Amino acid sequence: MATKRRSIGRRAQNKQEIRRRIVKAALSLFQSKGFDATTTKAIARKAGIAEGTVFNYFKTKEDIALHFFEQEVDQAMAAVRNNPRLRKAPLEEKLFALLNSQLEYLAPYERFIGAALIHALKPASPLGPFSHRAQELRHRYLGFVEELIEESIPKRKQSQLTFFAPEVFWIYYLGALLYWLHDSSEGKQNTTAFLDRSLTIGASVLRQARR
Amino acid sequence: MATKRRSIGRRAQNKQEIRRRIVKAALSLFQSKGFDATTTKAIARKAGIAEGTVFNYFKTKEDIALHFFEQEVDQAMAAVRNNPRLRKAPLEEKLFALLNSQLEYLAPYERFIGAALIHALKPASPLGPFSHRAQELRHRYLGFVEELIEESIPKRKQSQLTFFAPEVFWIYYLGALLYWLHDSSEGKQNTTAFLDRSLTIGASVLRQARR
DNA sequence: GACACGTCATGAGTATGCTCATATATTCCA
DNA sequence: TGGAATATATGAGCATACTCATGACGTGTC
Repeated sequence: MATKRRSIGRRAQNKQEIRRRIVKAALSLFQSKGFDATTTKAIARKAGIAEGTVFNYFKTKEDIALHFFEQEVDQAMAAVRNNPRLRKAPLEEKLFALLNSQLEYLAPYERFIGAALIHALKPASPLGPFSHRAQELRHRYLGFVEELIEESIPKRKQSQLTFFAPEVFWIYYLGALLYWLHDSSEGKQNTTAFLDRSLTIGASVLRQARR
Repeated sequence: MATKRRSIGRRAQNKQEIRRRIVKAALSLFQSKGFDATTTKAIARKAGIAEGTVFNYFKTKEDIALHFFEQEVDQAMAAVRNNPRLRKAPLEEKLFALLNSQLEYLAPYERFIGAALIHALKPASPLGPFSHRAQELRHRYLGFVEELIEESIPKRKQSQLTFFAPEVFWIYYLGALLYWLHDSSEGKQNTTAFLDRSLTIGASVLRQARR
């Protein structure tokens, strides 16, 4: 009986545990060796499982990285939503807070982001096998940005421009990441300045374009 | 003597010829099968050489694709320079012509661009081995864009904003490519409309920001 | 408790980008 | 012209992301 009770859900428990161990091992290796230099064999070894098992949980090595970015995006959206000071702030401040939150989260992993990010987050091409999950993440992110824009600029005041805005912002986000990755100024202050300046301009264009 | 004369420069001749054959074979395969599905073995076979030889000419498979983009960028810059009608046109028209020229060149190879482009052109990360050549291409391209901006907006009238402009344009270019790749409208007219609209705004921001 | 069923870990195997020691072709020089 | 020196082609071999047939193990039923 006791044995039976203990064994209930053992499989599910184990699955969760293994998944957790893979992610933990992978992130640690990505951070210390970079993405490319981390082999799936090493991930498996560090997680204490067979190499094949990794692929029972993640379709590809990049998929593990994608899981990381899902957490990153979720965390950033929550940070903006849960900050009451931002509730009535202008659009550019909200977006600035969003991006800042993302970059802070990414900072400790800078080393592997350059290699993995763009591959993992780019809009799906018919060639790539990772399209669905990445597309979904992108969709969720863009939906959030759209909400933020609508909060600041009521629908009836929007121009045709606002239709494009989330797409443009997605590209801008990629650009900001690239900028950040190559920013060697102290504390990445150049990036901060760049974000500040460009978001101000962007938001003002959106506002002025209303008709 | 005759033999000797014939053999002079034979090596150099052969080198050029083989290089040409590799590029030709690779492009044809990229176009028909896509980038990922094209193996280096197949490229070598189609070019009539051993697999190892490919790597005597190009450091990596992606490097072959990069060569293609070099041609693409060179061709587009020349197209803008050699068009007398553009000599005195406003900035946005020059940039529009530049991008249009690039997209036209890329059109027949759309299938493999999604897979290869971003990898090949992104700014170097310390991890990537392709940094130097890609960086150089990017540099040349940005220098050209800077020239175009200076032609339209004299140095003394520029704001701090114009300092960022080429970097921003580079990101914008990547974005435009992504947009184009996923544009299923007839004749890619959505992309054309997008370029037109966004460049107009961009140029006007640059002009207004002068101080 | 034992048996049947389904799920999941396993690791040898596969495909492929790339390397490297060797063979071959070309050039140079006497 | 012949032979040394150099450049280049070659393909077997390596590393590694990913697959798949197999067996071990958890789960539900009697």
